[in-house]
Amino acid sequence: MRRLPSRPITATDVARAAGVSQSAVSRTFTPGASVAPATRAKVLEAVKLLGYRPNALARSLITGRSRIVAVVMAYLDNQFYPDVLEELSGRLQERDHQVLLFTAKNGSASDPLLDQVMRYQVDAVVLASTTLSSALARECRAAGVPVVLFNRTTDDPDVSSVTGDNLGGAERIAAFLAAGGHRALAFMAGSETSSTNRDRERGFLRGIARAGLPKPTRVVGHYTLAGAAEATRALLSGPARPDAIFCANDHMAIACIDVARHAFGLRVPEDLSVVGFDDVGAAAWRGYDLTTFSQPLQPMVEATVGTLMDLLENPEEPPRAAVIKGELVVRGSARLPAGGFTTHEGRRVWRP
Amino acid sequence: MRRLPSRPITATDVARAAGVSQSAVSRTFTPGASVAPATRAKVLEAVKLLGYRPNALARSLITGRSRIVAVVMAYLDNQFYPDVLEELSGRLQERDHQVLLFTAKNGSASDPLLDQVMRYQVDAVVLASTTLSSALARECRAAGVPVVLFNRTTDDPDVSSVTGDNLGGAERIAAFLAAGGHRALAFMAGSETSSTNRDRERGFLRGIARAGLPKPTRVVGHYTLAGAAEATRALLSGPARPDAIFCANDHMAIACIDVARHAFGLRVPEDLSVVGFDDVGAAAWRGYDLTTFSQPLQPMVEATVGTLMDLLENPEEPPRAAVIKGELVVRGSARLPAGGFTTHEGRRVWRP
DNA sequence: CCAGGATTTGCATAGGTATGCATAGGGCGC
DNA sequence: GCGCCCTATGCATACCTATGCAAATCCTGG
Repeated sequence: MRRLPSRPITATDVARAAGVSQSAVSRTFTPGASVAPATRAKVLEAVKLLGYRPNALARSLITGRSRIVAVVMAYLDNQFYPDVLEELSGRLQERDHQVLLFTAKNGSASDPLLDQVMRYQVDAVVLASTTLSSALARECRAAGVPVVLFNRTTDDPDVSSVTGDNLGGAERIAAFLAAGGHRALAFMAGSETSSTNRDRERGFLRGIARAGLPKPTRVVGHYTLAGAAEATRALLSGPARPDAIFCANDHMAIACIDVARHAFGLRVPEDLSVVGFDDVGAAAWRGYDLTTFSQPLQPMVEATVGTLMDLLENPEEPPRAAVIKGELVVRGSARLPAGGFTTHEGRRVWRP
Repeated sequence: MRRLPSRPITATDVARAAGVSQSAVSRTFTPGASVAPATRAKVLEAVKLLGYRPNALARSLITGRSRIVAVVMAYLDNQFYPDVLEELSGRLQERDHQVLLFTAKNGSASDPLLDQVMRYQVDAVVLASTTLSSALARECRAAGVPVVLFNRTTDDPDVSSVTGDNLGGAERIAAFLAAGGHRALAFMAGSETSSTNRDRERGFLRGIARAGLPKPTRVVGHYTLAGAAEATRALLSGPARPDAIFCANDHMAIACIDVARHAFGLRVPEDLSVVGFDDVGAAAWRGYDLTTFSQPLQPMVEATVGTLMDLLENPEEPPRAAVIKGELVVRGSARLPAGGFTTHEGRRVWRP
C-alpha cells in the first residue's frame, strides 16, 4: 500500500480534473479574486480528490512575498528566548506567516548566516540575539528587508527595535535595594557588548547615584550560567563582600543564588539579596523565588509583530524604538523595604 | 543615503556585468558543475560588486529540494525542547538545511498546520511534540515527505522515530527506588495520550513488579507545571502518602518538589524522594538537584539528522526506530541505595 | 427582446534559476 | 600539423503559480 508519490500534484492537474483553467484554480486560492461560486466548488472538489496544496515557493516567486520571517536567536538555554520564540511563532502563524529559525552560535561570525537568511527571500527579519553584530541589521536593510531588533538596540537610528525598560527597570532596582537598606551593592554584567547590558548597567548606576550610595562592585557573567557562577565566586570571595547583587538577567541570577547558597552557605535574602531582570518562568519557581524586573512577553511580541506588519505594508515607514514598560516583581530573593508595594496583574510589585 | 531596493539582483544581472551567460552564474553556485576557474572568478567579482545572492526559492522550484526541514514543536516551556531545537537547528545548518518552525498550540487541531507545512515544500518533517496526532505523520508520508518522530513513537511501523530509553530508564528508576528502601511509590503521568508517558509508565510498573513492591499510586500532571503542582497536592493530601514519586519528566518533577517543600513542608529527599526523566539543564541546578534518567541530547539529535539525511537520499529506506540509551543520573532529590554507583561522563550514575 | 454593464473565465506571460543539449574551444598525442 | 577528445559555455526550456488583458458569459432594466 506504499504508494509512491509519483509526481507532485499541480494546479494544472486540478484544473484538468475540474474542467477549468489553471487560472481558476489559482483564483480559488487567492482571497478576493473573482471566481464564481460554482467554479470554486468544482475546483475545491478536485482539490480534495487529488490532495492538492498550492506551492508556496512558486507563489512567492511571483508575488515577491514569501510570507516567511527569519528569526535569529541565540542563548536558547535562557528561558526568556524560547518563550519569546513560542509567542512570536504563534502570533506570526495567526497572521499566516512562517518562522524560519536561525540559531547563532554564540561567538560565530554572522556573515554566512546572513547569506542564508537573504537567500530564502524572507519578508522580514527579527534579530533576537544580544550578541550578533549589528552589521547584520545594516545589511538586511541595505537589501530592503525590514528588520526589527528584539531585546536589543543599535546606534543606527534607522532600525526599529523593541525592548523592555532596561534603563528605568534597573534604576528602580537600585532604588528598591537602597530602600531595603542595602549599602554594598554589586552588579553582575552580562555580555559587555550587548545593549541590554549597557542600559541596565547605566540605569543601575544612575539609581545608585540618586540614592547616594557608593559605586557598586562589578563582575562579568557573560549571560551564561558558568560565567555567572564564576563571577559570583569571585565576588563572594573578595575582600568587600556585597550585601546585594543585581544580575543583568534572571538566568545569571539563578546561578548566582545557587553559588551563594551552596558554595558559600549564605542565606538568601538574609545574608545576601539577589535581583534579576526578565521575570522568566523559573523566577517564580519556589526554589529561587526571584525578585526581578519584568519584560512582559506578550506586549513585547505584539509590538514586534505590529512593527513588522507595518513595515511590510509600507517599507518607508519611519523606524520605531518601542520600549515596553515592566514592573519590579517582588518575591523572596531580596530584603524588603518598608513600603511601596502594590499589586499588578496578580503579582506583588514595587514602585518608588 | 537610504537607497531604495530598486529591484532585486538576479543571476542575469550578474551575467551581464561579468560578460558571461546566466548559466555560468548558476554553475558557479552549483557544487560540482563545470566552470573554468577564470569564469568563476569573473562571476564572483560581479557577485560581490552587485551584492547578488541566489534565490533559494527559485532554485527549489526546479530542483524539487527546498533544503527546508519543518520542525513541529510544542511545550517550549519545558527546557528539553528548546535545547533540542537549538541542537537540531545547529546540526541542520551545518548541513546547509534550514528549519521552518511550527509551534503547535497544545490542544489545537493539526490540520491547518499540516497544510502550511506541505505548502512550503519542506524536504522533511521532524515531529517533536508528544501531543500531536499521528495523523500528521501519516499524511506527510502519504505526500512523500520523510518524517522522523522525535521523542515519540506511533503504532505505524512505517515511520521512523528517535526516542530515549523510556522503558529501560523507567524500569531502572523503579529498581533504584526499591534499592533505596522506598516502599510506597507513586507515578505522576504526563499527557496520557503520549507514547513517552505510556512507555515510562509501563517500564516503571515492570520494575516495580520485579522488585516485588505494591502497585504505585497514580496521578496525572499533563506535562505542565500547573498540572503537576495540582497532582502533587492531591497526592500528598491523600490518605496514603507515598515516600517516592516518579514524575514522567523533569519539568513536572520541579513543580512537584516545589509543592512538596513549600506547600507541605516536606524535606526532599528525607521525607519524600522525587525522580524525573530527561535530565534537562535545570535538573542540575542546585535548587533542585534532581535525580533523573537522561535523554542524551546530542546523540538523539544526531540520530534524527542522520535518519533524515538518509531518507532524503533514498526515500525507500526502511524506517528506523532508534532508541538512545541514557543513564540514571544520581543527584540529591532521592534517597540513595547502598551501592551501584559509577561515574559516566563526569556524572554520578546508578546501574542495577 | 435587446443593449449595456458587471462579472467571470481563459490565454499568455513573467518571476529566477537549473540543466540537457549542442557547440565552441583547448590540449594532447601521433 | 591534424584529428580527437574532453572541458567549458551558451541557448532554450521547465519548474509552478499569479495576474493583466481580452473575450465570453450572465444579469438587469427598459
